[in-house]
Amino acid sequence: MFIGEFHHNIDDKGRIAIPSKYREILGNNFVITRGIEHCIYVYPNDTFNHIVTKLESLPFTKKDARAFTRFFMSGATAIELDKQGRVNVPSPLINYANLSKKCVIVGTGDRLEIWDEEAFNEFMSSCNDEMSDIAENLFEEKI
Amino acid sequence: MFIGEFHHNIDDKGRIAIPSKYREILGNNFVITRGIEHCIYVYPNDTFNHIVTKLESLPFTKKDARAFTRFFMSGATAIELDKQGRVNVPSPLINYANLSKKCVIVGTGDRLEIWDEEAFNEFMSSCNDEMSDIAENLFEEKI
DNA sequence: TAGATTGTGGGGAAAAGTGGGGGATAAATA
DNA sequence: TATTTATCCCCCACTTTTCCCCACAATCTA
Repeated sequence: MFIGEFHHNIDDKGRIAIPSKYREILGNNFVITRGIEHCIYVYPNDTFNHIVTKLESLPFTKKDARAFTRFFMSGATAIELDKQGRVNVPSPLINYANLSKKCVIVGTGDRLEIWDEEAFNEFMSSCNDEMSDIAENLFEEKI
Repeated sequence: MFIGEFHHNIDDKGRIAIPSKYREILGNNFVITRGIEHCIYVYPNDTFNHIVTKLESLPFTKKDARAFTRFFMSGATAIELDKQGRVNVPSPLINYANLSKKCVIVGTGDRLEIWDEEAFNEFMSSCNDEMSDIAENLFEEKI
């Protein structure tokens, strides 16, 4: 399970180090892709394949299915870590997530997310106030 | 499985290089045809044949079936890669997809899509904002 | 404080993409 | 039918990008 928050830099060549703690779980081969709030999702292969299977069950004749599949699959890249434990992030993803230098890597249970530091701070502070409302509607019964 | 996004140029002769990563999957012979959002679909032969079988099961007495089959089949061209790994795109398809120079080739699971770069950017940015909503309604249960 | 682990940066070889020239084949016209 | 014109491919060469390796810096640990 992925938990925690790490601050790393992405260099000029688009490389960013995966925290060693996460490498133990991910291994050397995994998948990264576009995430919904302009961040990058990092999935172990199994988890990614599971989502792909679900997406492939949707017909390409449906507009929303095409859009989301395109969004999710076109952003995807099979990663093999280099010997220093870094990911080479493809430039479309760097642009999408607006990564410049300072990045945040956070664990969210079944995946990691890579954020531009500034964007992450903004997102967090923007929903800190709403968190009470957000939580309100998550479950109907006691969890 | 086709994933990822590549930016290549189509030259004056209508040739565009297929990313080497995809060539491994496609081989030298495959099919391209009109895609739904004014892009070009690229299918391995097997996948294309499968879709054709599905289309042939639709009755030609239905107007929509006739229209879609005509759209899909009339655009189709059997491709043989040249020795540099490039496709010669027929001019009707170049016109249909509005290809000028900069193109984007994206993997969307079972096929590739070739887009004019500008058109692709517009499409993506137009649905970036909605992606959250689109994702919201794709599945009812946990996937 | 010494050693190991983790993160950062850069240089160089190999691969991939791009563009243009030329020859063969097919089509068009007189 | 002969000549011209156009089209299609193949080949070569250049440029750009990617990947792999090495080296250093910073941090943590014993």
